[in-house]
Amino acid sequence: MSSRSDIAAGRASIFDVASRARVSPATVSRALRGAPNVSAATRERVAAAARELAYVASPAASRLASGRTTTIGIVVPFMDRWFFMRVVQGVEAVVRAAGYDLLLYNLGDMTGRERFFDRMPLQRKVDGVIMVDVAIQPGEQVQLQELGVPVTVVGGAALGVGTVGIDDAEGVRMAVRHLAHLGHRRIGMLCGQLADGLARDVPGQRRDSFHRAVAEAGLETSPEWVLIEPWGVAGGAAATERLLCARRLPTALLAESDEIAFGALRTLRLAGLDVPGRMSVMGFDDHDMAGIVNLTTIAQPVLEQGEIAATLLLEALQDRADPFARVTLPTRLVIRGSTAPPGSWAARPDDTAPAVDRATG
Amino acid sequence: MSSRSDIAAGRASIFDVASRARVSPATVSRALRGAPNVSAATRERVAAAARELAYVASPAASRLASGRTTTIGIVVPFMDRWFFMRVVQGVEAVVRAAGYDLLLYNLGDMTGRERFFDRMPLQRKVDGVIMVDVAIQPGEQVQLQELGVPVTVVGGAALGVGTVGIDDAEGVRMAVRHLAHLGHRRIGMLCGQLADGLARDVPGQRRDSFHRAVAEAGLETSPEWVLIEPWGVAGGAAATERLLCARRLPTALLAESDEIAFGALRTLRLAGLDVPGRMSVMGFDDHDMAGIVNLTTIAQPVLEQGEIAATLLLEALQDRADPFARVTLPTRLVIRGSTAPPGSWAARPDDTAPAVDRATG
DNA sequence: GTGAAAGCGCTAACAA
DNA sequence: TTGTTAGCGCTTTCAC
Repeated sequence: MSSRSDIAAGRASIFDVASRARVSPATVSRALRGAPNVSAATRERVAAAARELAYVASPAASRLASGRTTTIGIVVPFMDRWFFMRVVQGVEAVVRAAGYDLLLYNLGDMTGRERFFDRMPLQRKVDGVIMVDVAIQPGEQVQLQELGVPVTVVGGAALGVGTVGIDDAEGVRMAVRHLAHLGHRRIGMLCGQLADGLARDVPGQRRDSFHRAVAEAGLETSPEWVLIEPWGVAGGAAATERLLCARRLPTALLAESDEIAFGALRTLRLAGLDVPGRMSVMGFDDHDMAGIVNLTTIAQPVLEQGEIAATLLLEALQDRADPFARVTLPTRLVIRGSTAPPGSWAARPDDTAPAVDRATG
Repeated sequence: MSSRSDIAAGRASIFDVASRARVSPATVSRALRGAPNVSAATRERVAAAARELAYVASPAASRLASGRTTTIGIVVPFMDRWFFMRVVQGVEAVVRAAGYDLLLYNLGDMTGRERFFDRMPLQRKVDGVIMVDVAIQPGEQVQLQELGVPVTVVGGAALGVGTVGIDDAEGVRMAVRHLAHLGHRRIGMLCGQLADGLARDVPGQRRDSFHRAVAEAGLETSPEWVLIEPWGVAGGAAATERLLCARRLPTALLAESDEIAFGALRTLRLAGLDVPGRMSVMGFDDHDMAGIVNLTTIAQPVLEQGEIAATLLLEALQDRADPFARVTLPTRLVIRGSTAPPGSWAARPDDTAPAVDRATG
């Protein structure tokens, strides 16, 4: 039983509610959690008592007693990239609506990743976990299993877990085909370095698929046209700078991600190379900002991937679903202004380029 | 004591560790948590036993017994805006390094906000909470206090809590002065609507400061030059479209945020109005993408605000700091290519605008 | 449909 | 420095 002040502070215990409703604590527990075997009248009395005392069950106590945490964990490799936070957003909404809490864990870099798999900080803290685009290594998989909770992966394959993602290979193929249909025979690819050590599935997939798609389409290839630089805008810019030193230039560029494409666009503008007249550029993802810079891209449903992953996980927690389900979502070509047939370029004096593009920012 | 299989599954209890190390459970608890009053030898024996059994203390049990959760909660109004996720990133890093977990809560909209303050879902689940740019209403403040844990606010004022933010008024003043120094006499402002009902402090502050700064600088004003549309790129575009119907145009535009400025840039390009020749444009925040579109802006340290908020909160938890501390971080002008003296515009035929800007994306 | 009682696995006084 | 002893506040059999 709690003191008056505890009760006033909203720290009433289940005993307080029980005595107020003239039932046992067990009944309070059942009533409040919507368990069966409680008469409507009792349920109502308990609810009223709980309301009056502003009773909230101690999460720690019920977790200890029940073994359930009503919390799910989400693990992301980065927090400063649009894609991941968007997935988290989708997950958060679904998880929250189901009455679960969300524990966010950011790997950040290789050290962080090791620490994570080493100490498994989510241990006994969550009922399930969602991992976003981390290629789970064999050893890590063992650790994950030892968590003893269902795992769902977004954007990557893994054994013994549910999976949701897109067909990256197909997306890349769509991009290459679009460019080929426009008449491009020489297509370059801008990739983000994997050197952060955070093994992930998606980047490699896109890269490999590119080679296959180009071969399928019977296009020219050259090692000079595949550039690898650190991931992101700066990397895209750097890769494009390197590209511009090639013996022969491609007429189109596919970037592994929209952010990389943004960097490419910037470099091309600084260089005075008209997009898409002199160079077509495509991104991948359909980033929030892709519309702003008018980037043609392959869109994937990002929020939905988070929502589905969360739904899958939640269902697995209630034994209502295949915990190893695999969901593949469609990608789609979004045409904007950065692609056109090769050579659709009208000469124009440099100094008429908009000032906003001339500066060095 | 646990069964052999429990132990094998990493579910050893503190008793298992105790008997293996030939000490009492209490000593195990002390040793593992680094409490004082444990001899080095004992500490080592316990550590070894724990390691061998892969023992991890049950969070639920220690929370119940100690009353501490080693978890902090972060509440954001939106998850699809760069600023908020960047703050979360800063918070996550600091909190994680201190051995705490992070519970993420997204308000999303007015309904979500009400639900949050109504049910206080963080109740008894966290040792402290960080709220990002939510203007806490009087009633809500009471609820927050009933949480019984320290609260730190980022980007907004609140009573009885720690605060970290920037001087929005000063930032806006810097922007207006920069434009005035360039010779602009007519400056417009693009604002995001507050109609989402999620009362927040920052937007209003920037708006009010604009009027004051313009007055201070003795510039022209017109109600036509202050546009309010839904927040974001689309809103910025819409606001600019409305602006272009004004009797007389300003020569410069200050957007409440970079995202709004992005929308403005797009509309201006579609309209064929040269930036900065015909119209200077400034943003606020220094969004990741501001460099890409070459936007002059007022930068604020975003990650740092998260880091500082987390540090403050953590210190408050250890009674090592003023829980009502107020930290104000500096803003700074970042010159890029979207501002110039008014009228620094060279006429040019429409059809030479880069194709990427001509399309409708 | 409801109650009694035995934990869940720790931490924290207090003793030794 | 270490051990003993009570809880922490629920949930969950198992009776009734």
